[in-house]
Amino acid sequence: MRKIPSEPTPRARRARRRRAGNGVTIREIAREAGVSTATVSRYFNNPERVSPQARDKVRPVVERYHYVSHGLAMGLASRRSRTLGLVIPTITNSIYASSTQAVQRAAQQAGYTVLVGISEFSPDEEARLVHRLLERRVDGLVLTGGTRDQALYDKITHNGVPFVVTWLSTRMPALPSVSFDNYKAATAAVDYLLSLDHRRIGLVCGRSDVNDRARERRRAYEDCLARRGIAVDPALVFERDFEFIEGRAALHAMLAAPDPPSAVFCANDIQAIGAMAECREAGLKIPEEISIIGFDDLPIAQYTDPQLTTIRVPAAEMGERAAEALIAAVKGGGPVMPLELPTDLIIRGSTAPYAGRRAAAD
Amino acid sequence: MRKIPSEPTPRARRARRRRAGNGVTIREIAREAGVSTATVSRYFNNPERVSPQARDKVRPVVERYHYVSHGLAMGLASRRSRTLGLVIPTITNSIYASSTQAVQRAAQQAGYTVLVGISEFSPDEEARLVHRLLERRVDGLVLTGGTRDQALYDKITHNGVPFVVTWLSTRMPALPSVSFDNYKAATAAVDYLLSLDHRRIGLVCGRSDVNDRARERRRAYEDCLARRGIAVDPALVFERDFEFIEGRAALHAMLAAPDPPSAVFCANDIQAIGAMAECREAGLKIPEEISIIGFDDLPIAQYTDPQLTTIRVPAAEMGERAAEALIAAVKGGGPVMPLELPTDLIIRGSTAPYAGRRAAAD
DNA sequence: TGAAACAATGTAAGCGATTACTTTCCGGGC
DNA sequence: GCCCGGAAAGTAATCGCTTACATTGTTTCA
Repeated sequence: MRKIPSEPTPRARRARRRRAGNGVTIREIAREAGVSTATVSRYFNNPERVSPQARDKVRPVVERYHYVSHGLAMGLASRRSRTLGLVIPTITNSIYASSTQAVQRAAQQAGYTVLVGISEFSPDEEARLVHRLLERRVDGLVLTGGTRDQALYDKITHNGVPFVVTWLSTRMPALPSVSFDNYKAATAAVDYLLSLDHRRIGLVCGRSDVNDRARERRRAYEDCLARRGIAVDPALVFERDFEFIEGRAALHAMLAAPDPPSAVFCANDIQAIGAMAECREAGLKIPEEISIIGFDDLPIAQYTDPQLTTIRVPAAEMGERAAEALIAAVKGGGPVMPLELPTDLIIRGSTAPYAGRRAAAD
Repeated sequence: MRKIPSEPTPRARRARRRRAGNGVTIREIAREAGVSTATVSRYFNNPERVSPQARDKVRPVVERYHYVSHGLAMGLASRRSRTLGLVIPTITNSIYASSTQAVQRAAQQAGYTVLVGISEFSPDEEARLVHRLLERRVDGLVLTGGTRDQALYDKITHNGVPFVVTWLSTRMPALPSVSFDNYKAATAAVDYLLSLDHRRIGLVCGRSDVNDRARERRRAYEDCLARRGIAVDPALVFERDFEFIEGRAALHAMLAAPDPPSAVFCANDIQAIGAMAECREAGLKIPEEISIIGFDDLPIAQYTDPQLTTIRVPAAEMGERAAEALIAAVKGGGPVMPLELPTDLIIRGSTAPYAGRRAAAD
């Protein structure tokens, strides 16, 4: 709602004062070096396209001014931010810390910086973080776990950002992922206990209603028992948060049952350590009187007494591979291929063959 | 080196084809809504400066197109990236994970995103990361520890970026910091052992030549003993990496000494847990025969048997306060005020009064 | 009643790079 | 001597926003 601007458009406007803008720009470097901005830009991004003479003119100027290029402008003009986004539920759990650190390392090595978002297990917060990372124009996105609305995937795809999902339990729709098979891994744990002749086997697990990894591990437990014709006893199955205290509480309940287990599969090392603490409290010898097996192989699993038998999860490798795959996709434009990494059964001191039924104390 | 462009400068050049540029821009939103780009911009950044009628015109269009604003362009134009940088040596050590997560949480709440760099304790890598973060035009920077060249501080300052140092041992030059006093904290630990009548006290510490926090803790140990007129016995002092195995090795050596200690101050919980493992191995009862005190109060300190007496360090609070202070500085332009947070002595089961000299087994 | 103050909106000049095109310079091949 | 091709360097048009100013319509107040 404005008329044609009065004839002589005030061009004196040009006289805008420079804002505080400290920091030299590529233009000043160019002027000082006696070349064009294009040459300076090439000097940084395609040195081989610049003659040695020109390089010798630019280099000293860049150094003299301690030139720091403007990443936002670069990103805007080149439409590549050289930034990767990572959304993770938490990093205080050291298993996620490992994969996060691995993502970081791989990204840093390839010249990428990582924008990290921590969702604290909240889907809403995760969605908000993804939006923020898309705004920041990350070149690629690493997601954690497979429980989220299709709409979020659509949004990411719609923005043309490649992504890869880590810590994905299998059985999920075909997503670009770098992960391991929770079902297989948990099967290895339970089968190992069965192979030691245990038949009363307890389960301490994460909440399978909100955590797809927990769900897969529980499913594996049930299937293993079923294959041996053993009925699942609800009194031996506990779903709790992945906390020390929860593992302890679960064991407390189990040991009070009429027919307590001779072995327990804990779907997480922290819970397993809680379980061991409770057994010790109850006067049970590990592994002579009860076997405990964990999941994750946290560093701490080696520091317990006895050391914890557990399933090693390829956390660091997963992060590394995810970042690499993503960077390859960013550069090459190709899709990310799903990748499944192996897990290992690490046998240590907390498990032993079934030694017959204890004298019933109860 | 180019002549005056031939008379009719090809203005047909305008016909540049649009690149793949998926993603609607603010201009299209504006056109569609029948307002100017300025109004749309205000709609997002200063809604109160836009009339309700205009808001009602813009909102539906924004939603219909699932508009995601372009953070790089925003940052370039407004010269605020709404991004904070964090450089940390590692996050696999859960004490750093806590402070990192706290920084994240505070930043996210204030609408900032965090660019994380992991230096793996390398000063060179740290310098490289800082450069990268400055390029990305972070609005503020959180650094960890106080061991770095003045030149790096100069570079940050020169780029006009406010910063704050966490995990700074005291006795450092006046830097904007949010930290706690390592010397005081360690003094509390050693004094506590002394108050239990221990006089032969060992020290297991980080490497004081590369880690200023370790240095302060060692200095506190030495001063405490000196105040009581106790000479420091080099046979009881070990500087090792902050690892389980190192704590174990240190205790192995100490216990083999002619006059072994009745108490040990480990400047890190992981080392303390290693120390406990070694004592157990050697058949020593904790705390009856030897007292162990740690430092950090990692979650794991509660899971050991006995539970570990230690010094609680305000890791999370430090991260939170650092981020908040930085954001305040970014907004207000004021300087960051140094802040010192308190530490606590957490008395648990791994320490007890001196019970007289053990029968010399050696 | 008119001037001043204010509120809402529009215009368009950047922000600091990148990069598609152009131009210039040189060396060969015929 | 002339034409062609390739290498090196320059020109200037974006990239998608923000925001200083300008403009216009409304109050408010003396």
